[in-house]
Amino acid sequence: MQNTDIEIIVIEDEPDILELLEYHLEKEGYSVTGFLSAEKVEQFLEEENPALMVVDRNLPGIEGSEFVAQMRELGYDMPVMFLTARDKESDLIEGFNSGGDDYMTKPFSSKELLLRIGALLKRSGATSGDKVKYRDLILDLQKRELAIADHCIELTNLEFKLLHTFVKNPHQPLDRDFLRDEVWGDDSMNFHDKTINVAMNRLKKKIDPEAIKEYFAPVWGVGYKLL
Amino acid sequence: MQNTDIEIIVIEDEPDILELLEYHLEKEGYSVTGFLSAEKVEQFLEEENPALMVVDRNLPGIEGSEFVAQMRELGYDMPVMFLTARDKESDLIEGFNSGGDDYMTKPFSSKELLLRIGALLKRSGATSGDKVKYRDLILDLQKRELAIADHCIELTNLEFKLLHTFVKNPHQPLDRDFLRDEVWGDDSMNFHDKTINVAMNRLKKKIDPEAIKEYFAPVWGVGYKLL
DNA sequence: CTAAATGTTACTAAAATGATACCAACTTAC
DNA sequence: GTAAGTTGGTATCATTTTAGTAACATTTAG
Repeated sequence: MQNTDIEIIVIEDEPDILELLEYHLEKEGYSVTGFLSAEKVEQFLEEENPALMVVDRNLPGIEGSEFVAQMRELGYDMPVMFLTARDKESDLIEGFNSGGDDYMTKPFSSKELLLRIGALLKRSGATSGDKVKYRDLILDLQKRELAIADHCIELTNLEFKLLHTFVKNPHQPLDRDFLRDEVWGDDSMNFHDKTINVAMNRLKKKIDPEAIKEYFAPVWGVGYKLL
Repeated sequence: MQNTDIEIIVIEDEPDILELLEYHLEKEGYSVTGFLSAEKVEQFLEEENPALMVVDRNLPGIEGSEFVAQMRELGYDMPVMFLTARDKESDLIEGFNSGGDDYMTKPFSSKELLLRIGALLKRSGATSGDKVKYRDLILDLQKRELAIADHCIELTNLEFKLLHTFVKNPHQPLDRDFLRDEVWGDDSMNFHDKTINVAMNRLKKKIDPEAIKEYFAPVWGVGYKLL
């Protein structure tokens, strides 16, 4: 397993179950941080950026779905797996409406939990190693390679990151600020106007030299989008 | 519901269940296409681009998870919800490994199905969060797109902002000062008399070139209103 | 140290927006 | 009702803003 460096938070007030969860998840290679209550989690989130949260509904102090709703309100967007004894339909509705992505009821099958967590991570793009596809583009994130219709294209580091952010958000206009943050990072200052344009042009020329495939479209006054 | 134009495919060999699924999904506003076998689905996918597939495991001809694996191999990446009577752990493993995103066993709660499908769509970005509607106009604030009766119309930034303020305040006369503040911003000086007129005209011409829909009416001495 | 990658700059092209002129429509006063 | 005055409609031109591109400069990696 190469799931190390994938960080998962588990919030569960029963120590036995928490331990069990930690055991199974760590066996799968995830890096797990357990909490017995939601109290310290927010503080933790300010420093770390976990790929997923497993949260119990019955927590001391705050109700699990309420906590998740708060986190969503604050902008945290990682997948959330609810794990709880509450199996009434109204509970389910609350769970999903608060921003949860999946819901399992105790007693749970650990194998199923791992499968579902795997699916959520794959969908949220946290699972590296996998390939990302868009039309005839296949990005191999591990090898940092791009294949277009079975042909390998060499991309530079910057170009790869750039294309990756687009493939992660297809059909959506990505504005220059977003791209700057995502690709160049927050620490980039003195950012020149045309840097993005130039990078985009070099990328476009590499993946579609004849300009016949129409992968990208500029969005005037905003940025670019992958069609 | 504003789930129109979200397309869902259902593959289910029992006609009764298929009909039930179609009923519930359509009631939620999704645009549903049902199949009794996987045969014609691949052909369908070449033309349409559904946001999600619901697939039964026991299909005539091909096993459901095998079919999904094939589709994944071909590069189709939409979320897949398995819906099946098979509840053995090995079935679950097969389902998720083939590229499924969620797995429900029959008999199923339709409410839960809808909740889970909603979560999958949200995560996959198909439910583009903010849409504003007025008559046959649908403004997608995220994509900065305007759709009129399933036709996409290109709008400039100014036109989009302008239309947006009208859709936010329908049936209401918006005076020039208000529009100036809202659309052009406070910093606009040297504001020419006819600037708003010209902008309005360009907008009207774009969204209704034949001038048959009567979206706007001038309010003499005040401004305009969206009827 | 060299070569590739990335950033900067200057220039061109294109798109969006603003200004203006002129005409049409509406309002009001007589 | 009609004419004068005011406001909206519209075509056209001008300006401004933004994107594309090539050439050059700087940084980074090997």
